[in-house]
Amino acid sequence: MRPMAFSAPPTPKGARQAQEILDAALRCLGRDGFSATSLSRVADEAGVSKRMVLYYFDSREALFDQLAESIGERLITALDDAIDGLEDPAEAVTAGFSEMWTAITADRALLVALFGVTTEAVTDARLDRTVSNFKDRFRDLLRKQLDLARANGRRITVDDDIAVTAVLAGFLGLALEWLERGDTPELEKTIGAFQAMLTSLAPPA
Amino acid sequence: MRPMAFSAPPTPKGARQAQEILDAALRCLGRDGFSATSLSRVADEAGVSKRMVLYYFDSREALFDQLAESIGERLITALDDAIDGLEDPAEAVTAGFSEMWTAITADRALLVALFGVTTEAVTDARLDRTVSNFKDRFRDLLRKQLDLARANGRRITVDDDIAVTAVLAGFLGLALEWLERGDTPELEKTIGAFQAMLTSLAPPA
Amino acid sequence: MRPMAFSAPPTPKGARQAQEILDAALRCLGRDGFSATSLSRVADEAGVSKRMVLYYFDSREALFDQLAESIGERLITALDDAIDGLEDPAEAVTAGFSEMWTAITADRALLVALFGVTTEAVTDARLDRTVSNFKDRFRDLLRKQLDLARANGRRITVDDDIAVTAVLAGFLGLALEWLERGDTPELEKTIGAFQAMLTSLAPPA
Amino acid sequence: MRPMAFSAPPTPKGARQAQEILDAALRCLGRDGFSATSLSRVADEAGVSKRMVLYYFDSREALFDQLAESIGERLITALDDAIDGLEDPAEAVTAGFSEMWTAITADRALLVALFGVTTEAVTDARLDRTVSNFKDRFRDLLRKQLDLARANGRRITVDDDIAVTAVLAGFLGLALEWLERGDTPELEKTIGAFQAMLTSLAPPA
DNA sequence: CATGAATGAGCGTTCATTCAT
DNA sequence: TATGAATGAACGCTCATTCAT
Repeated sequence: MRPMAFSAPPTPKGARQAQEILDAALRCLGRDGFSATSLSRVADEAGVSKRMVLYYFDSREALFDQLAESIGERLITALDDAIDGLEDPAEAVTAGFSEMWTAITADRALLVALFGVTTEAVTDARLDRTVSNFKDRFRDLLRKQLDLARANGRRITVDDDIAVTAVLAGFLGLALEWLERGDTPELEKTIGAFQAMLTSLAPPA
Repeated sequence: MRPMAFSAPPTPKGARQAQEILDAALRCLGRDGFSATSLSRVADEAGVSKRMVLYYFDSREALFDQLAESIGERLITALDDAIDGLEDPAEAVTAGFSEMWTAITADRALLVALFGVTTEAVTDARLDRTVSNFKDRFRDLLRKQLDLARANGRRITVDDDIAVTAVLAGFLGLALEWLERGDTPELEKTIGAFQAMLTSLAPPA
Repeated sequence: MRPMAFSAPPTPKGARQAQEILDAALRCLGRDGFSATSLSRVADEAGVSKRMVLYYFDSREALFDQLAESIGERLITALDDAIDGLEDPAEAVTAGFSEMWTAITADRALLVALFGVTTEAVTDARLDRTVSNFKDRFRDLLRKQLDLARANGRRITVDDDIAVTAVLAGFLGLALEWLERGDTPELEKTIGAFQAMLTSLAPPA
Repeated sequence: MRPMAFSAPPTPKGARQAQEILDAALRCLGRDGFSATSLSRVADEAGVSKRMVLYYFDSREALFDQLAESIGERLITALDDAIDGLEDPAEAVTAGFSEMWTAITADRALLVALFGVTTEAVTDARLDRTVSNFKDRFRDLLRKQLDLARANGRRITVDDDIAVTAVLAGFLGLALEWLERGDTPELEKTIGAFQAMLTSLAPPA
């Protein structure tokens, strides 16, 4: 009797509406923050009744879980696209980071929402699973990048685990900085340095 | 008419009680997460009536603001102590990071609370000021470390802004990883690498 | 387009299912009371989907209306049988009441449902018509009993209207008592007295 | 933390408001019937927010329970007054019934509400206790009337239990008739006969 | 200094019903 | 004939906050 939420939209109309609600939730999260994003607000933003939000997503928690998944999907896709778009695979490491950074900072609301959900995930098992899944996919993506670089004659001078963890942590930390302070010169310079460091870890053979 | 919250406790008893409430709030935040930490729960944890929480701290927001300040204070103090405790100032960079990491991961609840508040701060002006203030102090502390290293004959090969931003972002990113996955081997290795990189940026003259 | 509910069941299967739903509703009403008897509960009890209940009976109100009619039918039939079964018509008054009481208290759920519907009928025009109709038939039945008694040489010493109204009110009042307190000695004695009084009102010529 | 509902009004204002809500509920019950009397409707009728209804009365059920108690109180008081007002105690039986009937039919809403609650009580333990309590007090009152009649030289020719049960059942049955059909001639005549019968059961010595 | 009363906002559930196929 | 999807209404619970003392 439940509409299976987002994963299996029962009817075109339902799917459209569920998607609209997710979009609205993302806008709210980006604009108002996690705790200020109430069901009513999302409903108003989406132009549906509050009841409908709970019809498509069983609870506030479930809505955010779906949203986290959706955000993760979008980010991973954006990152994938950014990497795939690289003409010269040899640049994978050099250009990769910059493209990924651009992809990640393209939508502020997305990031705010991601961090809201991430923080909440620390004490919420359900969100944690979703966020973990996203991060795992991120790690996989990074690992593939490393393999690609190697295939292109690069020699990775550090352990893959370290590289992956460092890049992920670096991304998160820098993104958090970006969220709070915006595009400051320091941040820009630091990103450049980070990128340079990464490149130095994967020199051409 | 208002008791000025924590900054100016009217009586010893009041001050004690206010502190107890702050402690309780920290425990709740660490255990239950930001949004699940309601005034009632804090009150129960502190063993006072819900109304009392609002008596000492004018609102939920104010409570968390106070808490953020208190957390920041503790962390900064811990970091300061960690650094001051270094016997050989020449090790400031090498050992500094490791001490600071230990200080930061000493109390998980503190970190959970810090991130909860940080995330919320993205869309909350008041919290933002407090969190910004904490980060500024963190940056100052890092800057002093750099100066200290220079005074001890080290040559810092990167721009101070970059170093400070990178270390802060690195700390945040790694801490977020630690919160979610705990003391994994990857994380440990990455921390080691991070530390090594920092050291390489500040070689002895 | 509508299946005319119970009165004109389209197919044997439909008729059977509609009857099952009515039976289930009666059980629910007897067990859970009027306001706790929801369509879902009836559906569960009948082993059909909630939607089906509304398919056979256009609304909750219509279902209860049908049920009231069905209950009325059953009770009237039971009363008729009870009276018809009297061997000596001269006992019509004496034994009649006792037989009718037995018929009425044979199925508690039936009575609970009847009173539920009756009370609701006070403010519901549709149910009121159905309940009124039932009471009218009850009154007719009582009137016939009086005629029968007269035909058997009894002399009715009170106005028929009074007799009918009194017996009906007596039945209702006693039934309400029975529902709430069960077969208490007081109730039994009172029924005996009521019966004796009725007999005294219709002495043999 | 709960306001103890009606039994112990915390403040004058609260008591007034709680009373207003009870009055509103009575009006709704009398006008719309039991199942159509929602919290919102009561709140609107009382001119308070729905939340307030649940603040003073913990639930819809509790509200009706309180209301039942209040109705019982009023009716018992009205009956008491009716009896106390009798100048010649010797008339207790004769005039008593008529006065009580007048008292009971003075407020239709009261009766509708009483029956709504009574019917619901059949399957609701909480309401049942309240309704039972009311009926017990009614029985006590009737018993006292019998004693009074005896004290005034009447000789009661039937068992007290029977008299009490019969009068109660008679009242209920006739009241139900009155609710459904109003002041019909039959009803009036029947009441007269009922009264006459009662008087015959308690002849002067 | 401390507290209980009062109240608006939010969440999530069940219910009855209509829509669309 | 039968059914799932969609939806407004009601209920009742928690939360944060203000009022009044």
